[in-house]
Amino acid sequence: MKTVKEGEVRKQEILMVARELFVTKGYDQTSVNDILKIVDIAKGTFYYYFKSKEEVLAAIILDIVEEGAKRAEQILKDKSVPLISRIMMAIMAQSPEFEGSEAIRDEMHKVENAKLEQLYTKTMLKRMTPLLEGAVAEGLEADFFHLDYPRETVESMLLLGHMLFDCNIMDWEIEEYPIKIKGFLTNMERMLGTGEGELNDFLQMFA
Amino acid sequence: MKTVKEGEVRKQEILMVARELFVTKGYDQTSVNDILKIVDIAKGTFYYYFKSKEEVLAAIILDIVEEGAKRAEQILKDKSVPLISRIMMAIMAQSPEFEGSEAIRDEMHKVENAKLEQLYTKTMLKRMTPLLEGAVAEGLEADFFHLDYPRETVESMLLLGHMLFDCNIMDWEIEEYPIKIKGFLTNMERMLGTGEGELNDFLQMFA
DNA sequence: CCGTCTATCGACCATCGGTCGATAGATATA
DNA sequence: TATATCTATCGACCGATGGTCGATAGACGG
Repeated sequence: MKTVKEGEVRKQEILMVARELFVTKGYDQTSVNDILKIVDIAKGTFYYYFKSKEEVLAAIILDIVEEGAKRAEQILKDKSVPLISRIMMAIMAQSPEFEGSEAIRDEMHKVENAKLEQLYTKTMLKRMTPLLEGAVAEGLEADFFHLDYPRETVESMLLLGHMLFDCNIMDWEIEEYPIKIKGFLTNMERMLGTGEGELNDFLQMFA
Repeated sequence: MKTVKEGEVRKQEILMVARELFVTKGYDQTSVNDILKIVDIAKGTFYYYFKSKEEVLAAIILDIVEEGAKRAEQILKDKSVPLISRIMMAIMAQSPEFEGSEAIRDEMHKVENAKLEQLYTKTMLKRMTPLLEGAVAEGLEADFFHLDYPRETVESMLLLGHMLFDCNIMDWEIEEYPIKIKGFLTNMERMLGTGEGELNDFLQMFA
């Protein structure tokens, strides 16, 4: 009748199931009852671990952002890759679609998931800006980059990288993506004030 | 007992009240009953005109976007202003805060209003991209601008103009805004490939 | 005066997020 | 072993919400 588990285990179960549901059905469209049914617990148990449905959402977002940040850190510290390529890869690694990882977030960007999306953007920017700021500073010192507003530029790059490719705001055809990516990279180069074409080899990956 | 009005009038009443409420309290936090109470109609009447609460939202967004587009058209056709300034003004005119207009949308960007926000962004981009594409083409012909991806650049400029200043995603202090705007304008100049500093006089407005 | 059509009404519904007191079972106490 | 304590679990219950529907009031043409 009563299945008792250690607290942390239950909590993770709930988070796992909720993430899957939020991401496939949308946050609004997922009821707490949906979660309960799959985890197979009673309502009281859910609210024993989380004080609201929204708190679960926030926890999930934090996980997702942290995973992206970890990927970025990994990428940025590999000094064998040209700096500007590392920066671009770090930005794009926030959208695991491009990484070949299971496309967990494919569904995250539907209009009905706006809450998820917006909370994600805000959290991701907070976490990622310092990382990229460091990388840009490195490029400035080495005289690779020439720009006056490093932080603002980093914010813009992150925002664009996310919105342009991570979001159903742009309903592009598949065949449009190469040119969209080219355009994006070109503009990033210009913002950073590096020589045009620096990213050409990096670009091959998407041609 | 029964107050009968012509269909279109009722519809506009509902839209007006709903807009005010969505924008001040948030979409999720505004119940259909809240609207009914103010318009002073029964539930059936509301659902006689709109098939869902969300349909009302979509209609309102469309209005807001159209108003912004009208302002942009007005601005863009004033040939007495330098082209690049017109473009920037058109972008910023999408955020009426900067226009001195009553800040209807100040509240639009809270996290709880994500749905409103996202739908707006998508609709606005669809409507505004062609307008700005025309302006950029004009600058290309006149050899003012130098860029290879006009459409993609326009999309990026609109997205940034909206997200950076129109959105609570960035929780900046008031005193940070001048530098944020400077950074934004600088990057826009670079994307368009115009001479650096072209926007300096335009910039005075925000210093 | 009658029939028709349209706009309006409000009772009703399923579902939702969230609360709470009861309690089963594990653990500590004696 | 018996008892007290604590923690994780249960599910009935709540008010509010978005949405439905059959009834009907009133305008209008004949």
